[in-house]
Order: sequence, then structure tokens, then C-alpha cells
Amino acid sequence: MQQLIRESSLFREVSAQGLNQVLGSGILRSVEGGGFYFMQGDPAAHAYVLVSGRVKMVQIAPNGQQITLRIMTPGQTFGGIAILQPQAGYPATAQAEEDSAAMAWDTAHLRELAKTEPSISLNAMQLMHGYITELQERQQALVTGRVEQRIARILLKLAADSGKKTEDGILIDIPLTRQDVAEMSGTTLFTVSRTMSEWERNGLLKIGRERVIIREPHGLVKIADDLAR
Amino acid sequence: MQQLIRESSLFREVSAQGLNQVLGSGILRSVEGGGFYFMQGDPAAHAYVLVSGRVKMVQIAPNGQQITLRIMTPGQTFGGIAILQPQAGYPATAQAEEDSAAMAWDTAHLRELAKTEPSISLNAMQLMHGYITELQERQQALVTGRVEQRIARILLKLAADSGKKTEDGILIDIPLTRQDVAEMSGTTLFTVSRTMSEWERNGLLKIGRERVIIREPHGLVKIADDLAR
DNA sequence: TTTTCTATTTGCGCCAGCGCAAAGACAAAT
DNA sequence: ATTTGTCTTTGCGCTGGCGCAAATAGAAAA
Repeated sequence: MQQLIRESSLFREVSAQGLNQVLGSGILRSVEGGGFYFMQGDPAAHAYVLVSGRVKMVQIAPNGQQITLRIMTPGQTFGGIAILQPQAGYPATAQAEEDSAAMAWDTAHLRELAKTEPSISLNAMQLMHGYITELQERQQALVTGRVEQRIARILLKLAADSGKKTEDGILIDIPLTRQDVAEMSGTTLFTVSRTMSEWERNGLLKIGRERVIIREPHGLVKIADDLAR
Repeated sequence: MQQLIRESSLFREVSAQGLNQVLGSGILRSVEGGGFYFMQGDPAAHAYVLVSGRVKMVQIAPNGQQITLRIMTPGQTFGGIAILQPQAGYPATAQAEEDSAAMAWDTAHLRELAKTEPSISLNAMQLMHGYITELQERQQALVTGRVEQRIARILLKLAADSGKKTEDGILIDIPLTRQDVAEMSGTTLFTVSRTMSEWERNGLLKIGRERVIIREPHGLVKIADDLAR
């Protein structure tokens, strides 16, 4: 657990004594599956490092449609904007997908810590930079790519993040509904189902209820990178 | 000019002596219309504050299609990620739309300055947070909204940023081609033309070559916010 | 086993928006 | 006034992907 914090994206490179302060000033929060750490727009009062479980960052559009931004695994940071004035609202909602726990630091402590440990600020910026890059890539895909490509990319990304090798291919080791994939790729449940079924017929995937195994990553990559439009 | 820097998004709230250092360590670069301050992927060596002219931030997709992220006006910061390790590449390309000039600071100086003036780090984070919010909003619009809505929003945003009141309505005070609008709203030149012509017929807009006047902002807002889909 | 609940598939119809091509309208240069 | 180059409009045809509804299939509970 200390290990996890020390290597977390927010506190890596923090000195030994700094780390003690960090550990001392954080509090542990646990949220059961389906619950929320915070909702989009809430004043950004805490930054979190996930300790156990899985947490989904989602956005909810005015019309109620959901967009899943990312699925976090232990060690990852969310709500990092809390370093700024808490007036800044959280830009997304953090929902636990299963029972989970996370360490939390409030704005005041964070700023205090950042004063003596500048790497915290840098880490936070690094994180934000990462989000920006990711968002831009996604936006690019949305504008320039076909739905098919977007789905392929999401599957590959999931495989990279939580893939496990099996004899059949790479298993995406999270319960994953077609709806989930749709929310991540900006399309509908139906289109995802049709597309993935097609891929199963071609032998690219092996799919089951809430399960995806990638048989031929290479084939997916080819689809994802295909320039033709 | 000092005025501009003092009030810029990157250096606001910096102390008087800090500001002197800032002014001393920056260099002035000018780029003629069509030229580039930097290209997407270049190592992020400098952060800039625009002094004069207009600069467009664009992304170029693998297939060559362009996405315009924002159009900067004097006082705004671009390339702010340079505070991080320059290994981080710029996430977008900065192209001058007309003859322009900008103050530039390199990574080493920035970090030095940030050490004594912590507000610089905070400003940078604030900036990044702004981008993230903007990108997320745009992504949401891309996924959930109709093309019509996206165009309406872009026009409203442009009006907010560079609108000038005239007797006919709000003039968007930048030369703006249909292609530009298309790149910002993630659609095509043709669709933009058709949509805007329609709006002109309905009296919402008055349009000309590279010119847009919003006659009834309220009508556009209604389209932009319309939940029906 | 049977029931119940939720996830998934699939047929069908539909239309928003794309892409091309050709014509028209401006603005600046000659 | 004429030319040249760029921006804009518009007709036409096409199709990817959406949305609904009904059927099917798994998994878990009873």
C-alpha cells in the first residue's frame, strides 16, 4: 500500500520524508460497487490514488448519454485537479465499478505538500498533459475515423491496459459489456455488437457475454490504422 | 507589451521582481503569416505568450485531415507544456494566421522561474485544466450532438472570443472561411455552407465571404442547447 | 430444474451528412 | 476592364450507422 502510493503517478519521485508527510495527511476512503467518489461539477476538494478495485471516469451529456473516459486500476490517480483552487469543478464523474478503496488528499494538504515537494506539481502537470494527449487523440479519432476504427482502437487500448495472455489470444480481463465499449468509442450498443460479431466470424475475436478475447491483435491494428475512409 | 505579459494567462499574479526576471529571460520571436511556431510532436522547448497577430492551434490527422483546436489572440499562452520535461512533444501545431510575434521562454528558464514564483506552476495547471475542460466539452458535443449544434456552438464561441457589436448584430471579427468552421466543428465545408445558408434564410445570420454576423444569438443558443436528437 | 434477469443478436427501415462536380460570386492583381 | 485565384453554393446520389422491436442466449437465483 505504501508501495503503491510511492509508485503512484502523483507521488512518484517524492523524497522519503516527503512521502511520510504524504502518507500522514491522506485519508482512506472506500466506495462500494456502483457508488461515486465524486460527480462531475462537484468542487474539486480531493485528489485520489486508487488502492483497490476499479473506477470508471465518465461524463454525462446533457441528454443523458454517457461517455466513458477511462477505467482506472490501482496506483492510478484521479481527481488530480484538486491541486488547483477547489472552485474548479471536477471535469468528470468517478464511479466505482466494483468495491474499491482510494487514498484521498484535500486541496490544502496538497498545496502544502507541493510547496516542499515540487515534483508533486510536476507529476500533476504530467498527468494533465497525459489526459490532454489522450483526449486529443480520441477527438481526432472521432472526427477522422470510422466507427469500426474507433472500436478497434478501444479494444486494443483495453488489451494493453488490462490484457492477459491465454492460449486463445489476449483476454481483456474486465467484465466488459457491449454498452461499455459503445460508451468508450462514442457509438451505440447495436453497432458494437454487429461489428464485433463480424470480427468473430472473421476469426479476429472470440466473444462471449461480457468477455472479449483478441485472437489476432495484428488484424485489429490493421483496421485501427487503416487510412482509407 | 509588459502590460500584456503581466496580464497573460501564464504570468498573472507574479510578483513585481519576478516579473522583471520573466521579462529579462524571454525572447521575442516573430513569425509571418502561414509560418509555424512549432509543429505537433516537436520537443516542447518553449512556452509562448502571443504578443500580436493571430495564431491557430491545429492537429493534423494521419489521413491529412485538419482539426482546428483554437484561435489565439494576444495575451494568450500556447505551448505551455514546455514547463515539463521537453521530451514531452507539443500536442498540436501552432501556425500563424497572419504576421505575428510572441515572447518565448525555454524549459530551463521556466523551471527556474517557477521555483521562486509558484504561481507560474499554478497558472500553467490552470491553463491545462482549461484545455481539458474544453476538449471534454468538444468531445461530448462530437459524440452526442448533431452537426448543426456543433456549428452553432463554434459560432457562439467565436463570437464570445472575438465578437464585435455592430448595428446588424455581432460580427465575428476574424476572416473565417467555411473550411475554418468545418475544421473546428469536425464536419465538412459543404455541410457548413448548407447549414449557414439555411440560417441566413431564417434571419439568424448574415454571411459573406469570410464574414459572419450573428443577427440572433438567441436563436443560435436555442439550436446549440437543443436536447432533441 | 425452472425461473428471472440482463446481455446480446439480428432484421428492417430510415435519414443526416458526406463527397463530387460544376457553376457562381467576390476580391485583388494586372 | 479583364483576368486570376479563391471561396462559396447547390444539385444529386449514396451509405454508414442509428434506433426500434422482437427473438435468443447466458448466468445467477430460487
